[in-house]
Amino acid sequence: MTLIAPARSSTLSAQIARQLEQLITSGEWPVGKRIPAESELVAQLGLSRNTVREALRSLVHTGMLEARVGDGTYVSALSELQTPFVRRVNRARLEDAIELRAVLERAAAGLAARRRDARQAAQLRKLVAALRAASRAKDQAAFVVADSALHETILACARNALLAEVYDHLGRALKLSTSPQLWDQALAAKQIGLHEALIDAIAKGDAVRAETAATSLVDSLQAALLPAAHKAKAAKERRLAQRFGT
Amino acid sequence: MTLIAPARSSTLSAQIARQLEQLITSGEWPVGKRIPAESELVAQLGLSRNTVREALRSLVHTGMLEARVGDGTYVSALSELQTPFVRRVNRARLEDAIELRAVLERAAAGLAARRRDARQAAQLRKLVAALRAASRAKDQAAFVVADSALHETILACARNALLAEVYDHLGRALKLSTSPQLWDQALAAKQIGLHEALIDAIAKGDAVRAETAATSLVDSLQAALLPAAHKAKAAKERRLAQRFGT
DNA sequence: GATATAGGATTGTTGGACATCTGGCATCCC
DNA sequence: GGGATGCCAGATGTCCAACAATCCTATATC
Repeated sequence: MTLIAPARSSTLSAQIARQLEQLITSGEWPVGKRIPAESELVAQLGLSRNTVREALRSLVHTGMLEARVGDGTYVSALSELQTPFVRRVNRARLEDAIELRAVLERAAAGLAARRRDARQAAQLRKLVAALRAASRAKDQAAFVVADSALHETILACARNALLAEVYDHLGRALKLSTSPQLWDQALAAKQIGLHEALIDAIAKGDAVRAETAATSLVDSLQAALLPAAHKAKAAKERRLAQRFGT
Repeated sequence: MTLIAPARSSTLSAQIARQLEQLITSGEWPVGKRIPAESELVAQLGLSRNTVREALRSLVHTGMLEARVGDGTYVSALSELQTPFVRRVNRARLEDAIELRAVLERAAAGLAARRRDARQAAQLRKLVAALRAASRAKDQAAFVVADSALHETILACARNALLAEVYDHLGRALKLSTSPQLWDQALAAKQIGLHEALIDAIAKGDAVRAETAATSLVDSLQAALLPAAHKAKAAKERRLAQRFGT
């Protein structure tokens, strides 16, 4: 790690914040890492503690860092977009968030059908087979793993990094609606067929059919999970309201 | 056993930041307003200047506030999502950003067709008429105004606040690609027909036709403007690189 | 009337001090 | 030996006071 204190074009704390951000986004400071203490950063940069602290507070506020009193400061997110986006989604109507996710899912399916290569198509077929096996074995953990790997691969096939990131953040915010406790054997069995239709369309390059398959897949999931998701969201908000006394 | 919540649930500066954020998002401090000076906030809150400053720096970093030395601090954005999102989009591949926008545009058209009411349909017809009039009169300013009003109304018809906000931020980041200097009389005339087809489909509640119309509208715009947009983005990046000496 | 200048107001930066909390080590007791 | 207890170094949180750099404005000057 090398940090330099450059000449004055913007505020010093903003420049330090940018450098720290780059260390995180570049992966040099991975998520979970405990970063050097304020005193060490002060010594390395030759700045005052308040200036360094203001930079750190900025990243703490955006959610890239997490400071623990008496312990240290840890990297908690790779993207500055993640935390604001998750916060915004949590304030949104649940239907709106789910609908946006469905829109992106459908678009990703269509793009994936147009852009997947042979290797990716083979991997998709392998993953959907794993999904079916997990469902037959009633192995919930394996089912969830295969399902998320499948969707991740579809996003990779779509070759749109921005869309993939937005979808990912959205999924993170909505993960309460697909939490394991809501998993249902009958639902999983039903989804297998829809997944197979989707993957088949993508593999064959049929964008229109891929989009309709993605839509019906999302719809079936939504119909099954929406009531529980609403309950979970309401409970979460009650917890927060209680904690903050509003 | 009774457990009492700890007195300090979060840091003071974080709480102040939350309060300031709420003043902004609630509209009590509108965009452009000069907020009280640090010294006033210190006096009002009864906290030290450093604590208040850390809260302010957090909001400055997220882009909700802008501080000017010797002048004051001003509200510069209503949403904490806007600035990170715009930054992220500016780092993304231009094609990815445009593609995501097209996806949202298409989805909004479909949703609008399903959800518009009679009053909105009438307003859409009025706006598309204004668009045609502006095109005939070769009034560029009026054309741009009517065009943006039209798209704003479509988003309102779609009744998905989250989708609308993401679309809005995306459009803000991409505004270089629809900047007035790229406006072209022939292109505008061609777009009139596509707009009319789109609005007609929405007004009639034909979601499928609305989506295809939106797609062809975006495609035609994209084909016409992509080269210029690439140039504009490259120029912007050169400017930034020069300023920061990287 | 236009320009130059001085002053006040505001944010940026520094250095130091103390408070509060945490994790880990040493100690003590069983 | 193992577990509970107490202590302490180190980390972040908060406060204080001062100076620097910059901008806006009112005043003075020509």
